[in-house]
Amino acid sequence: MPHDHPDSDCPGCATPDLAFSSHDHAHCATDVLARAEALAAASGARMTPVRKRVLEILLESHKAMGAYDVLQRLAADGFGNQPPVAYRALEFLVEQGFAHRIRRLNAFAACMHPGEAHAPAFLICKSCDAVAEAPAALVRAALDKAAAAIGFVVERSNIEALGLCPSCLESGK
Amino acid sequence: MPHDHPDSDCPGCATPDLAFSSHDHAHCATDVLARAEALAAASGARMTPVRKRVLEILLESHKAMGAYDVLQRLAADGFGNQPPVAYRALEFLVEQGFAHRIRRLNAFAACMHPGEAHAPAFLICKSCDAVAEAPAALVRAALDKAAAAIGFVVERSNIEALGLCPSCLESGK
DNA sequence: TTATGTATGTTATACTATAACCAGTCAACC
DNA sequence: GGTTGACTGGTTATAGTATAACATACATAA
Ligand SMILES: [Zn+2]
Ligand SMILES: [Zn+2]
Ligand SMILES: [Zn+2]
Ligand SMILES: [Zn+2]
Repeated sequence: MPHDHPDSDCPGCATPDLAFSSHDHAHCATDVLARAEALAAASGARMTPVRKRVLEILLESHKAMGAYDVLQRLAADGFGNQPPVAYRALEFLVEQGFAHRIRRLNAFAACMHPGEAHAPAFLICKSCDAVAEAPAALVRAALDKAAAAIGFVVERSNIEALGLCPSCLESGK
Repeated sequence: MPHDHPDSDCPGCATPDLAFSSHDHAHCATDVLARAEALAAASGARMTPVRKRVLEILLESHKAMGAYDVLQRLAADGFGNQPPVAYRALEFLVEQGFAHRIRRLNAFAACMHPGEAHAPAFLICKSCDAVAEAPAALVRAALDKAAAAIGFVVERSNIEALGLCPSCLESGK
């Protein structure tokens, strides 16, 4: 999944998904944030302070966060401390494709591939709670086919897997 | 998906999934219920009155029901009227494979194929709310493969699709 | 029979999400 | 400049989903 980037050494350009590997996450996060801001500017979507802050909070780790966890952080930063503040910002980010909703966890995770058309499968490590996006074009193709076999037309779908990430597998958790 | 059945004309034996087709649903429901009870008896799982009643309630239609809707029905039938009563029975049914949890809807649906090893994809019609189970072996194979590509091992997964069922497509909803 | 585990019921509470209303901001328009 | 209208964020209040913890009843088995 290549992306425009000033830094030719950007690890995000080299590896498919860093969520489960140790990596320069500060770079990872600022890079994704910058891309999201550029996309917002280009499309006219307004990346206001709350919205940006929520994305920053989600980008602090590769884990999914509940809306109330996000809210607590927002309140600590001087923003509103009522649920709609968090939910509205999260809704915006999801609409813009800057975050994903993980239904299995009732939680939200920053999208690591903003701007790239993708409808990923989510891989949730049950040991370390990290969430990665896996390219799911083939999975969705198979799903569309299975649905078509009984005459059903898929519009949207969510594909979420629970299991063990490579790191946790290796360390025997 | 064939199953043991005294009636050789059983529509469940002929068609893959009736959820979206008009059919003799009374037969459909009593058949599935009977199979579930037989399985429970065989495995030693206790199909108590509440549990059986919950399954009957879920089997009244091919839609998913929220726990509180189920609870209301239970209360009307003289069972307890507190959330754990419904949640516990639903949890039992899910564990036994007699019902499925549809995370996208925060709801539960009776399994139409009890006893048959299956990890279906759920097809949710956004127009009529019916839910069908589609065989998802190939979908899961694709998902396992996509996960394996980044070293992730899938343990469980939920695959849920929202769209339009054949009936609603035809009637132009 | 008594002991043991299982199932149901109840109280209370935690967690997740949205409706509805209000005030400030900003840009388009007159 | 002043007004309008769209949008954002703040607040109150409430709806909806789920579980913890404890008490009671009931089955089965030693
Ligand atoms: Zn990272
Ligand atoms: Zn892990
Ligand atoms: Zn039926
Ligand atoms: Zn339909």
